Amino acid sequence: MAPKDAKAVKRPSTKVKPPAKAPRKGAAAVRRRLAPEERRRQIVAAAKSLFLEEGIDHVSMRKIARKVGITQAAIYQHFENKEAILFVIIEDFFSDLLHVFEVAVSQETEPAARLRRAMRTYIDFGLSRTEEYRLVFMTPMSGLVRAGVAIPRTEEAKLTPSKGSLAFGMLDSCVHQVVEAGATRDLDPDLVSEAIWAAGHGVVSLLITHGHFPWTDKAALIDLQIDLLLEGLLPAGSPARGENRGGGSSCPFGPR
Amino acid sequence: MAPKDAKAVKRPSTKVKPPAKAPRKGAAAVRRRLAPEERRRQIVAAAKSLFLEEGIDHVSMRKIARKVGITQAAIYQHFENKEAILFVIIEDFFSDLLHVFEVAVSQETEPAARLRRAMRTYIDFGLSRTEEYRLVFMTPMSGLVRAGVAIPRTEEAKLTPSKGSLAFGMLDSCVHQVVEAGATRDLDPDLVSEAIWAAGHGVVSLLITHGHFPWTDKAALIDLQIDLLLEGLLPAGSPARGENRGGGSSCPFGPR
DNA sequence: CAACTAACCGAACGGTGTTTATTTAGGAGG
DNA sequence: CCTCCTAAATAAACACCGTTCGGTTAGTTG
Repeated sequence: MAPKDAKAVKRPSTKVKPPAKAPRKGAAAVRRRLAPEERRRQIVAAAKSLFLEEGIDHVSMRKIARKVGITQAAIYQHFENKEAILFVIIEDFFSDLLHVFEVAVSQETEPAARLRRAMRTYIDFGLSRTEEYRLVFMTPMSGLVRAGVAIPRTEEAKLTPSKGSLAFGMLDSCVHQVVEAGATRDLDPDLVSEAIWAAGHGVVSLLITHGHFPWTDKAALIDLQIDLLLEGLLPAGSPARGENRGGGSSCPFGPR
Repeated sequence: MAPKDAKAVKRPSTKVKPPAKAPRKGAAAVRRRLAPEERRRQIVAAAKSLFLEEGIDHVSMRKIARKVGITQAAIYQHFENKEAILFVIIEDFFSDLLHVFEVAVSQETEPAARLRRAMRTYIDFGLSRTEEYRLVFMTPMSGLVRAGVAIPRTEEAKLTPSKGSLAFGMLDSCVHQVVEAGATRDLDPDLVSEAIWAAGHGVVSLLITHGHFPWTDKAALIDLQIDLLLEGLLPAGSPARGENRGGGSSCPFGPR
């Protein structure tokens, strides 16, 4: 059918590669070398700022290089590829998430309230850093996630836990406390953690990708989502039913 | 000769432009013209099959064209751009979702069971068509969604509802039936619809992007998620509590 | 001060979506 | 039958993208 044509064409674009003895042409371009760690820092910083200036889709190696003041190729001296840069950004994201989690959880003593606070914190954090959230949780990246960023519960992770593992672990322990306190039906805590994560992620990701959907009331939706989940955990005639409501989002939706 | 073309803007591209008298080079390539609607059909079909063969990221205009047996540029005779092709795929996706919804809902009479069935149907459907799901619900596309695919509740949508609107409307009406039957706490049905959608979406999208996360039990997670949400709707001492459980997924996870 | 390491650059490769001017298939009208 | 004309299809280019490679050179070290 299709000619297919293979690659026989050999791109007749002149070249022929003369010795290219090109000496220093201009006097202006003074090439400044930097310590590798400093360059790495610059590159990551440039990538991050491009991230929230132009969004995840418009971060290119060329733009990063231009922002830093070097050529694209120079980046590869410091990072194996683009994913390696994003990897650092993801690690920082998880690091911040972990910190925010720790602060939030430390402010509540009662297990149920603590879990509620954790869930709200996750949602607010995600909505305040939408571009990074998209990168971390809404983009399937082969090597990245598997590389240890967000794989808790495995033996490997228990030995050298990543920030992602620790962050998930915090949610996990909040749920365990609630379940073990006997305040819920008889449920598998691990499964509950995953369900709560999924529910929170659902709200965050839908609000991010479908921000123009005619939502009835975004803040109320978040409140209700948290509420439904936690109510669903309680046993039939629980006296806690209906308590601990409210506590609206302290985050008026971050950027955008 | 004598083409009416009076403008001859001549893009400032160095010209050079030899007459390019290129005659039929090979004997094989017979240029066949097709009726526009037939070509459109071919292009969409090719795009769809590439979608599930190679995934959303590897569908390019060149690959589509090659599969159809034409050049890239020819596609632009029939579609304004790549998004326009994806648009058709999205419409078909919603059309199928709507149909599946209708069948599912028609098989249940009791409102709560009907809602449970709808939620499970959504999740199973999403997991059976992951690449399209990613395109429709996990990719922010400027013009696309706003173009009327999934914007229910607006006046415009009520006049000429899209398949997406109708699909969401089915979930909406399921929720309304349950709430109006007095089987739940006093909640805004629209808000509940959105929360249930978000929860279902959370499970589907996390399972899609993080399929390698060490999930405790994917099927059990889906069951629990549905369960928590519906339990959370019920009033405090509801006699329905704990009923209507189970009814595990009939879908053993579609492709991949 | 020479030698060496590695940060850096220029140029290219193969890929993407899209646009342009040109060619030509195939139906309609004389 | 034979023109004419519309529009489907083409080839070639444009401006991007991530990545690679060989040569250049800055800055340290022996």
